[in-house]
Amino acid sequence: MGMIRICIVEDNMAYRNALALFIGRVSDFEVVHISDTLEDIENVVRNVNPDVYVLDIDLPVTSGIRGIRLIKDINPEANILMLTVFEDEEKIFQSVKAGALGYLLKKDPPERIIHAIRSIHGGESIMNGQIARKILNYFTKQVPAKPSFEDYNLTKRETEILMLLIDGLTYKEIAARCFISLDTVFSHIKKIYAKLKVNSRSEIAARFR
Amino acid sequence: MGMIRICIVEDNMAYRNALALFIGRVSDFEVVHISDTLEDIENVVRNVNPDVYVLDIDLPVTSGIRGIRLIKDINPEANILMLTVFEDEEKIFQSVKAGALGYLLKKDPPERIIHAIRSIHGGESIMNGQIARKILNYFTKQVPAKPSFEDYNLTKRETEILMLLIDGLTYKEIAARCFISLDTVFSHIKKIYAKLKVNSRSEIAARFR
DNA sequence: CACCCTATCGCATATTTATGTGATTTTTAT
DNA sequence: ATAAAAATCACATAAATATGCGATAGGGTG
Repeated sequence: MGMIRICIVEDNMAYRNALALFIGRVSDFEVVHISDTLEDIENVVRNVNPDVYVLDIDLPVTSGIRGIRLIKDINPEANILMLTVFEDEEKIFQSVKAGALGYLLKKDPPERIIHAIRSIHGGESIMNGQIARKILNYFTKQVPAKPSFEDYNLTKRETEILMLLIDGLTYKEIAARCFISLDTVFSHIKKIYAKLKVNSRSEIAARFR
Repeated sequence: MGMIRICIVEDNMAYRNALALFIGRVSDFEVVHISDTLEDIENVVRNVNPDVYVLDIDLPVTSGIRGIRLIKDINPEANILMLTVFEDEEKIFQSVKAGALGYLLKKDPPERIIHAIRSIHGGESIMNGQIARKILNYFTKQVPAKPSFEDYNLTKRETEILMLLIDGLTYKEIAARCFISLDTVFSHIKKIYAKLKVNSRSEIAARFR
């Protein structure tokens, strides 16, 4: 009981066997499927349903990245750990997007891989520091730090009205809700727009989501 | 040579001094700036240009998170390590989005802090599994382009216009972008509203975010 | 072919939103 | 206490949005 059931897909035979060997030796780990290709992966997901998948990112025929999608399409909750070589920058990003939850280098020591499997199974993510850095760089580029409203020194009232604005209320409704006149709503919103440097509520919706 | 030049901003005097003390004792580390606030940080970035910044996440006046932006605005390559008392996921997440490359708990032992500084300087990232997971999840959610609208059988054109609507474009801009007349934009939006059962674009923003 | 869906356009009108230029009162901070 | 900031209201105008009632043209399908 409490066994972590693991699926390994890796085309390099030596590495695959080494991996299976030391993973299998961990007392609460169990290798339930091992293969050099992804051809039967759908059956495995459906019938074996492993707890953790360890995929080579660079499989022949069907790449590990497509593998992530194949697996996630059937079981979106699947925990997938990717094994990669550092040079695969673009592939790492694609894996991230596809939904893998951990990234290790093949040269990482066995203990680290074991630790990663356990972490992933426990709802965490593990990545090698260098990969993490790449992902973070990408992340900051993609997600240009959502400017939280705290940085615009809005007053309490302005913040309150901004929230109602975002919630989609009309000015009339905001006025009623806040017990103020429509003109006062105008007044506040003018100031909010000035502070946020926008000129329509759609801009707020677009920029602060 | 090869000295790692470090900037420390931490408001707690005792901790700040302790940090500076043991960081300064590492043979290839050098504390080039130390302060309890971020008020002169811009000058530091410009004139001192440290290799690694160690920021308290919870500074008074200007928070560490805003500090990240201040620094990154001037030097996007800056290596920033955050210090926090407990694992406040939200703040750490915000920090990462702002561009921090790692974080540490104040209770972490000196060796870990030294290791983190060295890792960050060496092009890695340091973060814990939950934060990593959160970031990865954020990524996977962001990427699959707005799947929520698929259930309203919008036509291709309607979907296209809806996206522009959500991106905050005015009708005029949408018309220009799609090479159609303003009236046609009206026409499409009427149909979109009917299908989504809304009566204003703010409702869309509010309901589908 | 007749029918339906999609995309296009026109005209009309009412409402909502955006923006400017004020003024007055209340609260907050020095 | 007094100056500054925040919140309130008024009046005015322009622009954008919401909505109704059309019409036409092309594509695809039974």
